[in-house]
Amino acid sequence: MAIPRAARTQRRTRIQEEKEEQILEAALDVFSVSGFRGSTIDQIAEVAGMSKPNLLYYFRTKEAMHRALIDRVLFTWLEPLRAFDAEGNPESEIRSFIRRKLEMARDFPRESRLFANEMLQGAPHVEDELKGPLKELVDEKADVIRAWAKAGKIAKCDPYHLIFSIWSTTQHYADFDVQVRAVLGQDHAGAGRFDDAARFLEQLFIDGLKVKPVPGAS
Amino acid sequence: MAIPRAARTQRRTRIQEEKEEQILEAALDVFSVSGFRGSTIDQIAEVAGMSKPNLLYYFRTKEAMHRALIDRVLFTWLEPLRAFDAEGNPESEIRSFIRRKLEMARDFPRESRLFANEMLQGAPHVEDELKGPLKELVDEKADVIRAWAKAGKIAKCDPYHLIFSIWSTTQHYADFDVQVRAVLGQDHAGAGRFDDAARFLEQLFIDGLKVKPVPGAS
DNA sequence: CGATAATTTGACCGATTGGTAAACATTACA
DNA sequence: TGTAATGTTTACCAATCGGTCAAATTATCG
Repeated sequence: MAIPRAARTQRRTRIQEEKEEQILEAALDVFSVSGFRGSTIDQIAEVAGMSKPNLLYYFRTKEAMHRALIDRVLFTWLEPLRAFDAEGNPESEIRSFIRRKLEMARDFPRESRLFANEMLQGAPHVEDELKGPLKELVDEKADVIRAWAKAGKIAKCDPYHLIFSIWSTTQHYADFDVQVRAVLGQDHAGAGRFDDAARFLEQLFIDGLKVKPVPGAS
Repeated sequence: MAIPRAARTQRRTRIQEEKEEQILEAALDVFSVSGFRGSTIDQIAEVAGMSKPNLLYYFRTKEAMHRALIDRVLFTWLEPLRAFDAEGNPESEIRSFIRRKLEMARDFPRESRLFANEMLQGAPHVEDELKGPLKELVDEKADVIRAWAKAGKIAKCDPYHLIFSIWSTTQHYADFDVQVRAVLGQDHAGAGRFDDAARFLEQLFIDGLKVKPVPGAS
């Protein structure tokens, strides 16, 4: 007799680890493109190469699968912001934040789209995480940025909107990849577009945040 | 006997205009949140306040509804970029481009999300429009920006990634509205967040694109 | 090996999906 | 006003949806 998943409090077997990994990988494929409502268990089962009841043996509902996927991905996804260091040099910190986020957009576009889909739908499954851990992390980093501005290391600016703008510009290359490719055309849409983007964004943010000479000051 | 929609080549009646308007309005509500796959005709029918077969009298398939909606919205959505004027002053042109896009994010968030959803899913229904009219428009405006840079009116930069970055930062406030609100918290998430965003983005892009003194030059 | 627990599957369920058929209601217009 | 065209609805369809069940298969371990 199969033990219902909910009762499995003990150590997970090798098979469990492998299969759950396999399922979440397939789920990422599907959910990241079609969102929660637009995705079906059958699709995920087919991508995962196993039968639908077999999926449901590991995750009892579609929602449980989605939840597990979000939980697993959220931590990694916030890594670049978490790496933001108050002790470091503002310019190089911002630079490497941009670089890291762009690398994620390049290497983990599905993860980015998963969240984008979730946000578009009003974050029905992650609103708590947004208002809790995410907000706290952003608040913390906003303080860092504010302190830099106060110390005259960067221009005065709203730290929240600065973070938003770095998030949006970098994630754009994952979430709107089709559009970026279409607009750049075949000749410029190669792998180099991430390097071009990095160059542009670093220039924009570094120069845009340089301290401006106060008119009238010596 | 009802004439099938496809055969309706003549002028549209008043009722047709009203009902199609009503349907597309409801469709925008639904599609913009759930995407194409995640939306159902029943949902749209309920929002529109009419029966499902009645919807299908005006739009024979779910796809036809979606297509009509995209067509109608695409033109308006590109207005800010189209308004970009080569003759104008670079600084004020960029400023008003940002402002216009932010106003669209504030006043027409559903339209923004509709496109975002479509992009996330790989633009299966609009790839032609992207590679055609959109690319041409962006190419044209990119030339303008490049000319400005060449004339020394703004800093040298990749015009495509500049446009991408303005698109992404502004649309962020529509597409990721939940996240923005959650992070800003109740106190700062009021209507003022668009003004704050405008201030920040204008500062960022204007200062970031100021011509830099060439080291070594007189 | 044997037996017990863990895993996998085909068949199936009721609900929902996109869409149809045809009867019914309303409108436009001669 | 009459009537033909237009508009609307109820009832329905096959396919697909999320999910269950019990039987069959496989892994684990003494």
